[in-house]
Amino acid sequence: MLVNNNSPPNARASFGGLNAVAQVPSMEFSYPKGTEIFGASEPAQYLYQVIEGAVRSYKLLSDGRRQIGAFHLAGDIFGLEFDGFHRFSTEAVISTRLRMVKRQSLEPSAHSNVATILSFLRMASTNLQHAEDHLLLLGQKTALERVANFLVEMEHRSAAAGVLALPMSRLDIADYLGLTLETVSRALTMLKKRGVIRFMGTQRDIVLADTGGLAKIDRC
Amino acid sequence: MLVNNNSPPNARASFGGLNAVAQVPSMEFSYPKGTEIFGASEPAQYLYQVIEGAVRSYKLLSDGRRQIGAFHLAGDIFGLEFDGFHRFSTEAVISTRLRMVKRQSLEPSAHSNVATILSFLRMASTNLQHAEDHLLLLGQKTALERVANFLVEMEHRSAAAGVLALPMSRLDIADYLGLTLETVSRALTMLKKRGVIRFMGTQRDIVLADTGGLAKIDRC
DNA sequence: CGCATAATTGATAACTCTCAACGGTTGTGG
DNA sequence: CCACAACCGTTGAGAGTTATCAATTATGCG
Repeated sequence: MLVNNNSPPNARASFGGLNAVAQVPSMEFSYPKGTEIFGASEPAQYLYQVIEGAVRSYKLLSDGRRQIGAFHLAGDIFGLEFDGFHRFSTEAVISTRLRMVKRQSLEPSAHSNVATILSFLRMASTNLQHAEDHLLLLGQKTALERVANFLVEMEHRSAAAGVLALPMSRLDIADYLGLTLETVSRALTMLKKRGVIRFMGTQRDIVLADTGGLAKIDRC
Repeated sequence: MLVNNNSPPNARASFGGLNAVAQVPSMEFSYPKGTEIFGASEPAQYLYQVIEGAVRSYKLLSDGRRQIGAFHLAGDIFGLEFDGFHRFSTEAVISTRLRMVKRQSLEPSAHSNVATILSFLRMASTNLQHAEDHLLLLGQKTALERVANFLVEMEHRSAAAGVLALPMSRLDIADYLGLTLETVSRALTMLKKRGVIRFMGTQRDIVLADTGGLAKIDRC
């Protein structure tokens, strides 16, 4: 659900990551920190790409337990659903700008354009691969391994090598890793004591002092 | 990797679940209990459908910890990979017959036949949905909730309502649910004591005496 | 029928969670 | 500009769920 009502610029622009898609109408939208982008089980009307900021997608149990399935960072595309309904809720982790494409503007071509469907298939496959790796993490890894894996994953996705500027809180990390925020904090402290990471300024800026050591902790 | 060398009948038959796929050459193959069907990171040469039996697909950590991502039962299709390499290893849980279709026999049409790619997309989407639900289970649910969920899931996929004939061991269930086999056993005992399930004959035949109660334990 | 495998049950340990207190940062308003 | 409030993160103590180790009981296969 759209909680924001900036007047969206209606420029025609290509939809970056979806290189197979021809020029389609897209618009930009800004979401303040913490606001909902869409809710689970809502009809999937748009495809989203993060221009700037970060998004969390998550599921809730009836008693409020939350599992974050993924973080979407600059460049990432999310919100594509095969059956037309979202299976996750999504929120802006920090102030975030999104590019949006109406699903309908892709659909017509989707039935004729093989390249477009193939790019959907590629996206689904990428998401599937991430989910499968995360199953292994959640089902088998220790707290320290999970946190180490998280840092490695975030570095992999960050522009700058060796330095992380995490947009999300310890609670977000915890709900992503199936831990509590205290356990995440203790794991980070442990990694700091072992000398594989260092904090810079704020506690969300992390220097990966020993990526080899990190990778070794994150058993594969 | 094919560890079996029955001479495969080379009948032309439609590939059941893939209804959009035209008649393609398929063959049947039998795998004794415990044998490998394919290994992770091998090239994906075939698409598989379970005719009879059960298959587990899993990932391993270097120290042997195993996470089972899915069980494939009669009718299920597995082994489809977008990038051509398997991401899971698979084994026959019990003696299993599979129908196999060469990837190459689908590929040519895949580039021209929209319906075929759409059915691939549908399969990927189904797998993704299952994985996403499993993330929530592994990340947030208690042992009792996981086991209850497992029973509900298995009943949903079984022909007979209310009675389960589980093909897999407690260890398999444990590695699917991110638990130990002892914890699975204790959870089942607990469910039995609460009267929501009963054992019949062997300990793998389970009567769901109170599916409503089960669903209530498996918090959503 | 007997042995190997599978499942249950018990006792104890360990890891992670919960509850709580404290310190630090940020943003806001006087 | 400072003071305060709200939020975030860390740390500690203790509890709890699940894992580990071990023994016993079932089950199934040769």
